[in-house]
Amino acid sequence: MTQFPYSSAAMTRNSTTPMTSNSVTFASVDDALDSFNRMLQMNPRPSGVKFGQLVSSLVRMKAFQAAFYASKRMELAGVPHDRYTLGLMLRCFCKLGRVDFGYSVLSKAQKLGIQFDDVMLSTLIDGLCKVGKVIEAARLVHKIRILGYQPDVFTYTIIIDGLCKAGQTSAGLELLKNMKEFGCQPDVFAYNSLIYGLCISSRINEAMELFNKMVDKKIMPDTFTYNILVDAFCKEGNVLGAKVILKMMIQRGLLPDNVTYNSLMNGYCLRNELDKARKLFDFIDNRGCKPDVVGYNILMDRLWKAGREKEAREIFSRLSRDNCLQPNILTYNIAINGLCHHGFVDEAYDLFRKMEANSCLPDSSSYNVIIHGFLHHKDPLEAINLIHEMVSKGFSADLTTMSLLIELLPKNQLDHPIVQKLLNGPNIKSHEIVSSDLSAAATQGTC
DNA sequence: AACACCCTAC
Repeated sequence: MTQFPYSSAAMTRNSTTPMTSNSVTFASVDDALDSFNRMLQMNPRPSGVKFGQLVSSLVRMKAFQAAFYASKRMELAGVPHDRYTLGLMLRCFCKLGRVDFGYSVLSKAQKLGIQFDDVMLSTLIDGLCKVGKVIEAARLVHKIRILGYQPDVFTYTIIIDGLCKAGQTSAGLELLKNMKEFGCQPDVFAYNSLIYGLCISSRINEAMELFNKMVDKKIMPDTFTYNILVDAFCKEGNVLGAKVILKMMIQRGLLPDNVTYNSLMNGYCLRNELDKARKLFDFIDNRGCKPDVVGYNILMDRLWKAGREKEAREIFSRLSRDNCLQPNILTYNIAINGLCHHGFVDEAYDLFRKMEANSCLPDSSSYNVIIHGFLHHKDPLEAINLIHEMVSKGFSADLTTMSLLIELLPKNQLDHPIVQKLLNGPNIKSHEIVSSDLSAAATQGTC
C-alpha cells in the first residue's frame, strides 16, 4: 500500500480499482481536507498534480462543494490550473446544479489556452440535462458536431437519460436509432436509461420488449437493468412479476443487492404486506448483506403510515445505534413526518433541531414537514416563525404550506407583519442561495 | 478524467 505523502490520517487505496498514479482515497472528507490544508502550508509546495489528486478524491466522495472550495483555494494560492483540474471544477459546478458557472469554466480554459475536450463538453451537457435544460443540451450537441467534435456513446447516453427523465422517452428511443446511424453503438448504459424511462412512464411492457431486444443484440443486462425492472413491477404492486425478474437475475449469475431488496420491500409494503417486508428486512440482516439506510427509511416510513408507532420508533433507534450507518436527511424527514402525524409534534421539533448537530442540515422538505406539523396539530403562530426562518435560510415555503397557513391561521393574524411579508415579498429561490459562495467567486471573475 | 437503479412532504 502506498501512502499519500501529505496525510497523517489512515488512508487506503481503493482495493477494487487498479492502483494508478492519480488515484488516491481517503477515509473521509475531513481526512482529505486535513491533508489539503497541510499541503497548502508546505514549503516548497507539492506539485499541481498532487492537488489535482486531492480534489479528485473529494469529487469521488461526491463532496462537490468541498472539492470546489479546495480547487478555488488551490488557485488563489497560485497553483496553476490544468485541463485536469478545470475538468474537476466543471464537474463540481454541474453536480451542484450550476451549469452557468460550468460555461465560465470553459471560457476560463479558453483564456488559459487550454483546449477543452469531449469529456468536458459531455460533463456540461449532463449538467444541462440535470437542471432540466434538455433542449439546450441537445442544441449544444448539435453545435459541437458542427465544430468538429464527435459525440460518442457517453454523450448520447447523457442526452437519452435527460430526455427520459424529462418525460420524453419516445424522443429518447428515437435518439437510440439516430446514434446507430451516426456509427455509435449503444451499450448497456443507453439501454438502461431507456428501460428506466419506459418504466417511469408506466410503459413496462415496452420496457420488457426493449429488455428482450438488448439480450438479442448480445448486450448483457446488468444489475442496474434488473433492479430497474424489479422496482417497476414492485411499484405496480406486481410482486410476482418482480420475482420473475429476480429469478432471471439470479439465473444470469447476478446477485440481488440492497437496491433490489429495497424495491422488493417497498413492493410488499405497497401491497399492505408489512409483515414480508419486515421478514425480508430481517432476512437481509441475517445474510451478511446488511440493510442500508434506504432500507431503514422505507420500512420506517411504511410502519409510521400503518400506524405501527412502536416498530417505527424501534427501526429509527436501531439505525441510530448502528455504527456503520448514518441516518440521512430523508431518515429525519420521514421520522419527523411520522411523529407529527401521530401527534408528537414537540418530539418531532426536538428531532428537527438535532439534525444539524448530527451533520444533517435541514432542507426545504424538513422545514415543510415540521411546519405542516405545527399547522395541523399545534400552533400556527409558531409555524409562522419557522416559515420566516426557512425563507431567511434561502428556502421557499411551498404552495401547500402557504395555502395551509392562510387556511389555518386565525383571521386576526393575517395582518401579522411576518405573514404580510411572506405573502408579498418575493421568496428567494433555494438554488440561488445554496451556492451564494459560488456566485461570489464567479463575480470576482475567477471562475 | 464524462453517463444508469431503491427512500420523504401534498
